[in-house]
Parts: sequence; structure tokens; C-alpha cells
Amino acid sequence: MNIGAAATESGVPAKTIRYYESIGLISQAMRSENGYRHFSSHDIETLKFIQHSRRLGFSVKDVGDLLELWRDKDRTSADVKAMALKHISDVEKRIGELESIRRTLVDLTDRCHGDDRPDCPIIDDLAGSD
Amino acid sequence: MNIGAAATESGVPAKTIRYYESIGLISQAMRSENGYRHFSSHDIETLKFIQHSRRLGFSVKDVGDLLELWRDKDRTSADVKAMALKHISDVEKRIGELESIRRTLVDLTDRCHGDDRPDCPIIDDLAGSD
DNA sequence: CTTGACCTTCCAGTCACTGGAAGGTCATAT
DNA sequence: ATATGACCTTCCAGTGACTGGAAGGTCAAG
Repeated sequence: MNIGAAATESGVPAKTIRYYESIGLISQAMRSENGYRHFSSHDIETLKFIQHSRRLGFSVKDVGDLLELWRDKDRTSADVKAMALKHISDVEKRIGELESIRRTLVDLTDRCHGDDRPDCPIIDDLAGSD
Repeated sequence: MNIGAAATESGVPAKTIRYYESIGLISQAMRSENGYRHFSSHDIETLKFIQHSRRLGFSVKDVGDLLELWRDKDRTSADVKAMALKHISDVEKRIGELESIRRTLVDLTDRCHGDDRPDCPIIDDLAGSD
């Protein structure tokens, strides 16, 4: 399977597969005589694993750790759960920050009449409040 | 006021002030004879405006647009409000994505016993689900 | 006159790709 | 036999918004 088919199968763009190889997230792909990379169904599974992990917002570094845990038959589920819980707490922190931003923004826009006149509590607030 | 004091006053790190100058977000600062930048209280107000906008998650490009609106006495509050509403919708979209990630992650961790055994629904799901 | 805290510029690194140029390969259509 | 187009290769540069660090100039205090 060439890189294009691997990309289609796994959902990871060809360019990104090469990138993952270059940073060592995946091992060097086998090469045909013409220099083309080719991918086994096992490679595709790995790429899918990576894709799913990335979609859940894990960093590429974390995905590397998850891949190790995946391959390690002696891992403990506690190790995996710890990573997931840590990530949940990061996600929740970010959600909290965004909620706070949203509240401020909604408050500001509610107080702005949004017509042809120039005076605007949004701009005033950005300029004034510390 | 030198760049260090301006940084303290405005909350924007000295390095970031230089960066903002380099990309044209703020105009070139005045220079003393020794080559040091110096900042007026008006410059500080601008930096504070930028800092507040950035804290609300506006991109640097958007901050540039907001600065223009701030300076434009003939702006309409509708223009400002439109930018804020667009940003709110972006923020809400991002919150939605993170909430979805969070739900998946919480579901996964709930189903993972997290003990010394290796079997783990989190890893299984990352490997298996499309 | 030296120490330390400032300031300057410039280059490189971060994160995770993504775009594009220049060129090689392969299958198909004429 | 050749031309087309769809693949593939490598390498370099750009994104956004900084941040770190090196190498060197300046300034005030002791």
C-alpha cells in the first residue's frame, strides 16, 4: 500500500504521515525498489490509533506515550487512565477559560447597542479595564 | 519610560512588545539617544488595550482591526459588535468541540478500572473505533 | 572601576502541520 | 513510442504568537 492509499485508509494525510516519520512518532516505513514507502495493515492500524488520539486532543508527544502503552502488553490500565484523567483536567481547564471569555464577551455585546453611533462599551472596556 | 517599565505597566512582556513592533501591530517606538525605546502613557494605553483584547482570545490580526476601530472616531458600534459576535461564535464552537472530547474521554475513563491489569477500554477504543 | 540590571539586535526553537517547488515513476491512452 | 496525468520523492519555507538565548552596549550605585 502506497502512502496515498495509507492516507485514505487511516485518515492521516500523506504529508502528515511523512512528518510523523520524520519526528520519529512512527518508524521508518518500508520502501519498494522505486523508493516509494509502503504500508502494511499493521501500519494502518497504528496510523488510525494516532488519528483517534489526536482527534481527542492528545499532543503528539502524548500520542507517542499512548503508542508505547498500546504496544506494552505489561502496561497497567492505571497508567493509561492516569494519562486520560490528566488530559481531561487539561481540557476542562481550557473549557473553563473559554467559558469565562465567553461570559465577558456576551456581557459586553449585550451592553453594546450595535447601531450607527460610535460609542461602544466593548471598545471602552478593552481600553479601560485592567 | 523604557521597555521594562512599559512591560510592567501594561502587562505585555518586553519581548512581546518588540515582537508587536516588528510585525507592525504597534508603531515604531521613539528612541532615546542611547538607542533605548521609550514609551509615552498613550503607548501604554495602547499596550493595555492589546493585552485586554488578547486575553479575550482575539487573534493578533483581530487586535489590529480592533485598534483601528478604537482609533476611528467615526466607527459604528455595529462594526465592533460584529467582530465580538463573530469571536463569540468561534469561542462557542471551540467550547463545543472540547465538550465533545471531554464527554468521550470521561466515558472512556469511567469504563476503565484503572488497576494493575493491562486490559483497558481507553486503549481499545483508540485502537479500534473509526 | 566593577557589579548588576538594564537595554539592543539577531537567530533559533516551539507545536503540528501545510504548501510548494523540482524532479522521479507508473499506468493508461493514443 | 510517447504523452498525459496521477502518483511518489526530498527539501525548504511559512503559519501564529511568542519565547529563549547569545553577544554586546549602557547606566546607576557602591
